[in-house]
Amino acid sequence: MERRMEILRAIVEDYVATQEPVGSKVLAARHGLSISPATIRNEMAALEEEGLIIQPHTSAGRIPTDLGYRVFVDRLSTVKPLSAPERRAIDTFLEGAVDLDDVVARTVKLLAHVTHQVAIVQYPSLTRSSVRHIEVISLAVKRIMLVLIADTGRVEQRIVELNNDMSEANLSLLRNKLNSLSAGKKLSALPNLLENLAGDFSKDVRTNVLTIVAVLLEMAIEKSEERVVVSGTSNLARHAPDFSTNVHPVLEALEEQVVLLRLLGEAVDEMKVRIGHEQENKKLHGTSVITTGYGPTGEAVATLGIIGPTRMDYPGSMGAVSAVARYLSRFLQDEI
Amino acid sequence: MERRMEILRAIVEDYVATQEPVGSKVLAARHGLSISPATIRNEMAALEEEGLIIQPHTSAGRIPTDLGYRVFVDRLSTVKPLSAPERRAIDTFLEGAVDLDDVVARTVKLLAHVTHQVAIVQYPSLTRSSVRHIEVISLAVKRIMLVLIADTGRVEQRIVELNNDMSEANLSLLRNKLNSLSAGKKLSALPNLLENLAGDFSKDVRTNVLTIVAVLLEMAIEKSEERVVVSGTSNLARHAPDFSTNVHPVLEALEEQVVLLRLLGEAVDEMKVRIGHEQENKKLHGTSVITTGYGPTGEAVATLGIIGPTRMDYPGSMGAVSAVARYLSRFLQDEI
DNA sequence: ATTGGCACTCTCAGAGTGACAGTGCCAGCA
DNA sequence: TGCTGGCACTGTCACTCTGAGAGTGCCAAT
Repeated sequence: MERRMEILRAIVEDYVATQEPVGSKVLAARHGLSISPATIRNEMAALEEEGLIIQPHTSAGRIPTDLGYRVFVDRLSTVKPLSAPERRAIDTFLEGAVDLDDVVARTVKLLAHVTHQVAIVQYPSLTRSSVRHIEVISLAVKRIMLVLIADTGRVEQRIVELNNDMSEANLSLLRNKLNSLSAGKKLSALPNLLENLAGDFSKDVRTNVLTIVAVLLEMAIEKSEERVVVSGTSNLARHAPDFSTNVHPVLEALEEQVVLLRLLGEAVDEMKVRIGHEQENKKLHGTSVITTGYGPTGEAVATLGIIGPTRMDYPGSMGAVSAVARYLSRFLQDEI
Repeated sequence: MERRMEILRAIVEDYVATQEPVGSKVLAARHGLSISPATIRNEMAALEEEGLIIQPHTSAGRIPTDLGYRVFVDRLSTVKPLSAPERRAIDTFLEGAVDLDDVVARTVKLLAHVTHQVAIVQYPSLTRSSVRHIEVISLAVKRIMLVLIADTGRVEQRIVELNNDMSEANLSLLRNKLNSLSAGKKLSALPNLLENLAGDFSKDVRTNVLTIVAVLLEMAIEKSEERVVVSGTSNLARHAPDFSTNVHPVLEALEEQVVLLRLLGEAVDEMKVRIGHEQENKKLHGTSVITTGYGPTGEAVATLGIIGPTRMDYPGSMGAVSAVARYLSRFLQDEI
C-alpha cells in the first residue's frame, strides 16, 4: 500500500514537471523506485481501479485525476520552503509600501510572480476590523464627507448629502460622540452601539444624524466589505493548453467579485486546497485553488491565494502562499 | 478612385463580420456594387498595390492591412449611434453609483459590456483637478491622517508619522491655512501655494508642518496621479484566434499600469484610434485602441477607451466609446 | 510476489490526394 | 477607354492511408 502511494507521488511529480502522461518505463527509470516496469504496471492498474489516475487513451501513460491530486496533497507532510532569494525578494518587495492599498497591490503582484499563477488577495475584512477613528468633514452646505478608518489600515469614505445645514458645533459634537462610542470596537458592533445616538441631538438635526449613521452603517457592514484584487492573469495564457476548455471561462470567473469572494471563502487560518471538480463553480473545474488566511494579530482578517491549472506544483505553490501570507501578516503588524 | 474606396469599405465590413478573407465574387454578390467580379478584381489589385489589403495566400480572398483599416477609419464621417436599449442600459447602469470609485467601476464594466472588448478607464487626473478640501485628522500621538478631496470626486488619503506631537490647536490652524490657501486652486499649483506655509508656524512644529506638506505634495503631484481600471479581459479570449500571436502578450501588457497609461496618453477631447502597428508597444501590435477624453466640465480630465483586435467594428466601437464618455462626463457634472 | 516477454491497441506525424476557391490575364464588347 | 466573361493556374484544406512508436495487459517463469 505504501509503495502504491509512492508510485502515485512519482506520477504526480513527473506529470507536473513534464506535462506528459507518464508510463511505467520512464517511471521506473527516472525515479529511484527499485522495481520493474511490470510491477509498476500492476500497481498502476490498481491505482486506476481506485480512480486516482487515468489513461487518456489506450497506448498512453497515466495522468492523475482530481482525486489523485487530492490524495497526493493530503499525504504531503511539509510544504516546500522558499529559497533564500525568494524570501529576500518578498522582503524588498513589501519594503517601500506607503499605505494599505500599496501593500495589497504589491502583495498580489508578488504572489503572482513567485508562483507563476494568478494571485488573489482580499482586503482585510471590515467586519473583522475595529474602528480606529471616524471623521466627519464639512465640505459645503448640506454636504459632508464621512471617513472611516479601521485598525487594519482600511480607509473608507463617502460623501453624504444632508437635508438641511448642520452647524460646525453640531458636527463636532457628532464627531466626538461617534468616536467615543465606537473607538476600538468591532465594526460589526456598530449598529448596536450607535442605535440611540440620534436621541442625544436636538430635534432639528436629528434627521441629519440619522442619515449620517445610516450611511456609516452601510459603509461598515453592508457594502464594500468585499474588495479583492487579482494579478497575473497573463499566467493563465502561458499554460493555456492545460485548461481542457479554454481560458475564457476562467477569465470570466475572475472578473466577478462575487465569484472571487466565494472562492476565497471565510477567512480561516489554515491553508485550504481545492482541486478541480471539488469547486462549486463550473467555470473553474479545470483549476485548483490554494488559499489561506492572514491578519496582523495572527487571527485571520482576510484571505489570499492563487488559482492555477490542476496540474500545478502543489508543494511549491502551497509553500509560497503560506510564506507570503506570513510575511504580509507580519508586515501589517509592524507598519500599519 | 471613389469606387475603389467603396470597395475597400466593403472588404473591411465583410471581413469584420465574417472573419474570413473576402473574394471578388462574394463582394459583388453581397454588397450592392453593380459591377462584375472581374472589375472588382482589377480594383483589388490596385488596392493591394497601395498596401491597403493583402492576400494571406494565392487562392484566398483579401483582408485589410493596418493601413487599410486606417484609411477606412479616416473616411468615416459619422460613428454609429447607439441603439435605444443600449442608451437605456447606460443610464440605468450609472444610476445607483454612490461615489467615484463606484462610478468608475461601473463605467468600465459597462463599456466592456457594450463593446464586447476590453475596456480601460482612467481616474480623473489629479493634476487636472482642483482642491475642494484638505483635512488633517489626528489619529494618535505623532500620527495623523491627511485627506485630499478634489473637485473631480477623487479622494486620496495617507497616514503621516510625525517627529513630535502636535497640539489640536496647531492642527486646526494648519487645517485652516491649508484650505484657505488652496481651496479651488489646481493641484498642480500646490507647490507654489504652500511654499512658505511653514514659516507661519512656531519653530517647534515647523518640522512637522514641513513633513506634512511634503507628503501632501507627494500625494498631489508625484504619486497616484495614475489610476487605471480594466475590465472585460475575458473578451480577449473570445476572439482569440484574431491575435496573430496569442493572448498572452496582450494580457501581460494590460497588467502594467505604465503601459496602460501610455496607451491612454494625455487626456484630450477628440477621439483617437490607433491601429495595429501604429502603436509603439510591440505586444499590442495585433490590437487596436480607441480612446477619448472625458471630464465634468467638458474639458478632458482623463481618458477612457477600449482595446480589441484590429479586426473590430470600428464605427460601432467608436460610437460606444464616445457615447460612454459623454454620459460619464454628464454624470460627473451632475452628481459629484 | 516479482519479472521478462510478447501480442495488441491506439495515437501521431507525414505523404498523397482531389475538391475548391480565388486569382490574373486576355480577348471581346459597348 | 473601361467593363466583362472565360479560362488556366495556384495554393489551401480536409481527407485518407500508412508506418513508427509508445504503452499496456496478460502469461508463464522465477
